[in-house]
Amino acid sequence: MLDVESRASSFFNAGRYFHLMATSDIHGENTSLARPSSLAGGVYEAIFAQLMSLKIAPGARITVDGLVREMNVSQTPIREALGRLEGEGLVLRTHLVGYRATPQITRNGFDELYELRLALEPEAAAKTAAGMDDDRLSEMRTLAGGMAGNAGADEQLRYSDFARQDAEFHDRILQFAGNGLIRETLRLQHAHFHIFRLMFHWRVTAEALDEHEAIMAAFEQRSPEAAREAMRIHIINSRARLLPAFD
Amino acid sequence: MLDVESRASSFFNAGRYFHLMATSDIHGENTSLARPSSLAGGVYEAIFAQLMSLKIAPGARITVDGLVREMNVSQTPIREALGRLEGEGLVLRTHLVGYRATPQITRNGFDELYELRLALEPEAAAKTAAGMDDDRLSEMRTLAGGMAGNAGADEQLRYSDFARQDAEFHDRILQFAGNGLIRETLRLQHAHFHIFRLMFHWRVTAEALDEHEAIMAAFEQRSPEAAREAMRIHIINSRARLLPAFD
DNA sequence: CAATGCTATATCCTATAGGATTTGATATGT
DNA sequence: ACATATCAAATCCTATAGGATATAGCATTG
Repeated sequence: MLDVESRASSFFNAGRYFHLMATSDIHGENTSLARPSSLAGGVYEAIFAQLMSLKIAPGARITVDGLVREMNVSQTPIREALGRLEGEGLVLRTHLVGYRATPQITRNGFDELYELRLALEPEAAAKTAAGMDDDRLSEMRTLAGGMAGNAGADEQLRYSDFARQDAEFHDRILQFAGNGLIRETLRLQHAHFHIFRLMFHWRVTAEALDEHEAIMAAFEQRSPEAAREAMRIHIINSRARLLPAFD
Repeated sequence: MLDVESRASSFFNAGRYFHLMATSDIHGENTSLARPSSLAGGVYEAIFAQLMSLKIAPGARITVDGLVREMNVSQTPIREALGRLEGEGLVLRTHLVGYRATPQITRNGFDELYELRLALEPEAAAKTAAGMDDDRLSEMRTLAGGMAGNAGADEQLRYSDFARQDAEFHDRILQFAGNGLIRETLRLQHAHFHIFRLMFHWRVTAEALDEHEAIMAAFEQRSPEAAREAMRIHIINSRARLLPAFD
């Protein structure tokens, strides 16, 4: 239960990885590394980043040897990282056939995901509102404010930035709610969701920002009921915004 | 999302594994195997079974070489299985130090787990009641009836049997509720919970059986409201029954 | 007697080689 | 033309060896 912190940080680290990869592609010439062992557990993060950035497409095959040639490490650490990713549900494995990235989310999986969010997040928002104090409030406001900041950038980059900050906004609410298990549960799903959202470049950010403001207003009033309702509406609207993608 | 079925089956397969190990311990002399490669992905199930049966105690260290000597396979498949178990949260890893089983659940983790169950399972029971038909009803009744059957057996064995069937009872309700994601989410937690419950030999089965009967009654009436309330009470009582364990 | 530094063992981590299996293409027969 | 069988390449899977690191025990010193 104590590894929530480390996992969360690894998530956002991976986000930064993605950021780098989106701007300048990595070529195989990272021979300037002092020693191969300095990668440590970084193989996991590297593959994770490739999944997030869609460099490995959903459902695409993942060959061990290919990753060996690409990142200049042997099969053993690759297999270990793929095993962990399998446990987290990000890759699938078939015996004697190989690994492949988890396929694109289906309409059914999408509905299930939002049912889960509706069951957990509004209540978490209520608990966060009940335990709100000035420090937390200012931190939340910083997070909410940062999302509107990066306007002029590249469209794809801007959207991926928004997705990451949106995940952080929701994650912080879950952290303040106090249930690390629920937070971890949803974090794993956000990973899936992150991949999914990157497929689309729509400008859905404006509406989401308004809804975030409604949640912030409830926090400022320390009103659990208002926070619960604002979160509920936010999730329902988010679902409606993304639903046309399945046509 | 389609791997829910395979994962669920692997869980109950592992349960059977445990059953075997509880009756007659495995000694290292399984040399009668045709060829080592016939183990396939069975290394994972073997380690999983050792965790479930508490042959590997919570928090205990897990050495790769030890498992190599014990099950006569090399380090590579061991590492792959441990990586997957790490992803599922059953073992923890520290770089250059080693693996260890996830520690015993804390009081805080226990509370978080039951908060998650309360958020998800009553609503699932209501959905299951709404979609109940005669086939499902008879299947549920078979499950509920089987739990009272094995009376005269060994105390420890009887309890572990109850725990497994209890998990199956709840899992089937979640399956009928129709949300595979929620089902999978709780299944992973049940694994932890299974370990925890095995620590105690109390006769808490009688009360639980009565509460299961209340749930069954609601299913027979096709009453979502009654099912939701019966499940809610069941979980709250279950929590109260286990809470003294933390004294 | 306590604290610190050193050594030896155990363990983790990685790389490489070889056997086993799948897959895709080619050739053949109907 | 279509189906089937055969073959080669790619890939997975496993085993083994060696370097790197941490841990435990012991000796030394203030």
